[in-house]
Amino acid sequence: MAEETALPRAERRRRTEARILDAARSLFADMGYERATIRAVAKSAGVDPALVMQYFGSKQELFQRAVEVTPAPGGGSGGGQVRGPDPGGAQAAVEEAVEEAVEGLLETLPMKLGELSQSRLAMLRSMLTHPEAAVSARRALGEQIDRVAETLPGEDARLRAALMTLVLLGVTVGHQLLELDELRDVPEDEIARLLRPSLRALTGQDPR
Amino acid sequence: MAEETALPRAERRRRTEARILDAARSLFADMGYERATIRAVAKSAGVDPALVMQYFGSKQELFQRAVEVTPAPGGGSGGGQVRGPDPGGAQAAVEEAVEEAVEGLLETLPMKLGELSQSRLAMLRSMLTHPEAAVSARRALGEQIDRVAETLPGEDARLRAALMTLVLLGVTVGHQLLELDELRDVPEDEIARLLRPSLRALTGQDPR
DNA sequence: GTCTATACGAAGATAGAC
DNA sequence: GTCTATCTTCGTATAGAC
Repeated sequence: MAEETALPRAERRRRTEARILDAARSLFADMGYERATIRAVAKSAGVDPALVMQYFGSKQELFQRAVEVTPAPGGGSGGGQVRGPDPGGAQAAVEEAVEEAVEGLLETLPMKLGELSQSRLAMLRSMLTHPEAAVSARRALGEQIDRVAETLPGEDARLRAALMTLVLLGVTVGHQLLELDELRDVPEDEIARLLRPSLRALTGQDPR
Repeated sequence: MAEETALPRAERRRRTEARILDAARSLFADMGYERATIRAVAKSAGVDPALVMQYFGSKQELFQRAVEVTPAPGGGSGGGQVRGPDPGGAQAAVEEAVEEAVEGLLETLPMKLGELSQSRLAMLRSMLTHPEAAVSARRALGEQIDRVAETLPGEDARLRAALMTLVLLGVTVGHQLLELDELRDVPEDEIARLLRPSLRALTGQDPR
């Protein structure tokens, strides 16, 4: 009877919201924006459909909230962003930067398998059919392209960076979303191993 | 008043069907299965929605008909399928076969830009969110993987072939479906030129 | 045979009861 | 504050008029 109830209402609300978001992420990732209904999300989260609307206003806002990337959990990859304009411009330095870019890109592979990046899968799943998801996808891909392009020399750095990013996108789509038999049960590092020379070739460095 | 009317009813029907299929292809390619409604298809084709149902039975069947590939128009690429087991097993022969496979794969790029392959775009657009489209996509990708894998040596031929196919898928998705700025107005052969070494690297041939 | 009218179901969103 | 009940819209499919 003290001021300490079993669960503060704010905390209770927070947890319910989290449950709904988890359910939404899962359903959006599994079947895309259109087929994932508010009703199904609510049922999966064990709440009333109207509550979902109450909390998030609309299906679109729920999607946005479910899809926005959660700030990396553990250490954080660091991924691309290595340096600005390289001081000496020595070929070796460029080589090294490019190498880092490739490795950073390859690291995104296992990340995309991780459970917590289900939000990313949700976005990818809907990017071809839901306009808002397409906007998010273009933004996310654009950022990755920017990071990679910074490390590449030459006129067509952005084009090459885009192709490198799309290589990863294609593999991710085939693996995670289409679930092609050929990639079933293939360990991530095996895929990364095969992809590495291919990505290096796209950098334009290391011609032979 | 002879038996020759302006248009034989069969011919008229054929044309109406073709108009509907064209409209359906276009809408499916633009917005995917879910958002492309029967009503919209009918309006675009200038017919009544019920007529669409009359002709095709259901939306799903309409989709199947619209998506099924039309037998190549002009010469036909020939694409992959080059030979069976190579006679001598000489390294040079393998090299040549691999080269052909890469070129055949790259030729699918411009094909995917062509107007008549809008059916392919329709399938790709919906493959992540519509189960039946996913089935079609897996089948189509599987066939391409088969063709490429035949020309590759080694244990992991199918895996490599799958990755090569997915590279093209990623680029196609980014280019045609997401319409990334970075690939806007980039000529096909420029993309092919940059991709070629990358695909070669995936063959496992020509290590250095 | 071709199209109008409509039935049926489901989904998103809202208002009011508890 | 939470949920029941309802409203509106829309898409698929069907039945009946021309």
